[in-house]
Amino acid sequence: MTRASSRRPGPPTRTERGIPEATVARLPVYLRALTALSDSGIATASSEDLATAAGVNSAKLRKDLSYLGSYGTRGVGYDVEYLRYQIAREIGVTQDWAVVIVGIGNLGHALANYSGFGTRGFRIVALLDADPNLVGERIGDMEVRDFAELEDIVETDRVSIGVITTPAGPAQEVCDRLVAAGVTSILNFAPVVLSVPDGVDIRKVDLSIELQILAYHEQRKSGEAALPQVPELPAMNGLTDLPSVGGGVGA
Amino acid sequence: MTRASSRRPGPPTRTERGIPEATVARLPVYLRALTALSDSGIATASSEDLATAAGVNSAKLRKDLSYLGSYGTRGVGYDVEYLRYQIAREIGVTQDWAVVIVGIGNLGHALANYSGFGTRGFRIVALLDADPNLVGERIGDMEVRDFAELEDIVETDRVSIGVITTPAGPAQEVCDRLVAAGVTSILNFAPVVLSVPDGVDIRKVDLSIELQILAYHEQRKSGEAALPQVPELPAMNGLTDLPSVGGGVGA
DNA sequence: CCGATTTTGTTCTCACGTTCACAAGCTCCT
DNA sequence: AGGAGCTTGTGAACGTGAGAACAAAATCGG
Repeated sequence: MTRASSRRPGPPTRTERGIPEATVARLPVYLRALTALSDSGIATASSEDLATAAGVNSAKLRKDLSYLGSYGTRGVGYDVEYLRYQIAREIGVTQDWAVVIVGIGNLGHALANYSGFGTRGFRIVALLDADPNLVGERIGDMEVRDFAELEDIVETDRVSIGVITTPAGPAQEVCDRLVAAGVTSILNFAPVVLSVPDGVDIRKVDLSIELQILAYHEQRKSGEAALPQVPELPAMNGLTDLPSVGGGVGA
Repeated sequence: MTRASSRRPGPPTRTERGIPEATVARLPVYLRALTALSDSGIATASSEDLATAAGVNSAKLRKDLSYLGSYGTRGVGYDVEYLRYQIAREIGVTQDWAVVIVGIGNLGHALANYSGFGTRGFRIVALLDADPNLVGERIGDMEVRDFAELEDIVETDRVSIGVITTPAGPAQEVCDRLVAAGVTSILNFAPVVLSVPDGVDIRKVDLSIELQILAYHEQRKSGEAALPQVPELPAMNGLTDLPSVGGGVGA
């Protein structure tokens, strides 16, 4: 990074057709909004319309779309079907991706039943669990299979996406197995930080983190100046004579 | 914003004790890492140790913690229990927040059973659904109650957080009812953009969006230069004579 | 008591993301 | 045909976030 001095400020130096990560994260939202408009029989929409439907600001939406190309018509707007197809293609959901779900507890169950599995583009090819009691159980039109079959399934069905819905304990091990089997994208619901080699993408969904973020803002609303006024345990000099604060976070 | 000229660049002008949003989102991760260390009987940890456990870079971790105060000891590190308490207090999970879950389908079921409900700090006080067939069903030690009881429950139990696990259709209506009843933080699992008045915080968890983001990156990995080479339907002049692209995204 | 060593807290710089504002371009009406 | 009126696409300004680097503070050994 010592060549920084010779760089113009310019746009973020997008490599070839690299789309900024923040934009990628919004494309699915636009896709859904377009589908909804399409279902309502609307054929054309302005950036303002779309932005409202997607819950963002119209300038941002236009800039996001501009990374894909010039798919709008000035003075008119965007053709809903056409733009929908272009975004779907850019994301890659015009083809179907094979997905395995590992860990068929409550959450795995729920995801397995998730009809349509979102906006299509994904196909669950296997539900896996290591618990012999669960293997063989039918969920919808699928049957839970033994986790030991993972490697076969990944190879046979060209699985590239794995969903981890195990408890925290076995999650890293499951993750390693998935990666070794050839899965290169992982969606993790287990409350742990998973480590994966370069080249493997990982995303995390964590209920309790989301709740805690809400709690933080909630506290500031109700509290305002009524916070417990810095119970900082003032006598914090050495580390050895610490009062036993802990253990009782929930007490 | 015309007074911008008189401002030094400086740090983000944090108002009083305002913590940057990006930092707030990481605090729960640190909290979990600290709890894990504590459970392992580790009493002191350096920023490097903590950063590894939390999956972030140590400089970032130190900066994040510095927004809370100076809770470390130079040359030594952080006392695990002490720091854990401070973060828990800052987030607001030293007290318990009452939560209602609306929509007891597969996902609502799964969340209701989610033992411990994450890292504690939250208490599910009601499971609600509008479907009379579900009302009365027992889940764990709770019983599904009628959505009509919402207002009573919110008032009685001082509920400030609502979780929406309904289908997309009724989600906005449920959201409005929650807000009207006095709920000021919402965690939305329904695949729609909900609109809420100012002062209400909303966070969204969306499985299919996460999968689509993974698909985008997956496509660039496997595809590289092998992309279907811009099927841009070149004859895109007028909007009226568009070929019927759509309908068949998944076909 | 003093210097060596360790590790925090903070400053500085660069990269990224968002928003404003406007020229370019399209359609429609006269 | 030509001008009025919209709406896109984008350049520029601003704000936020990340990471490198270092000074300040604490411990430890002699």
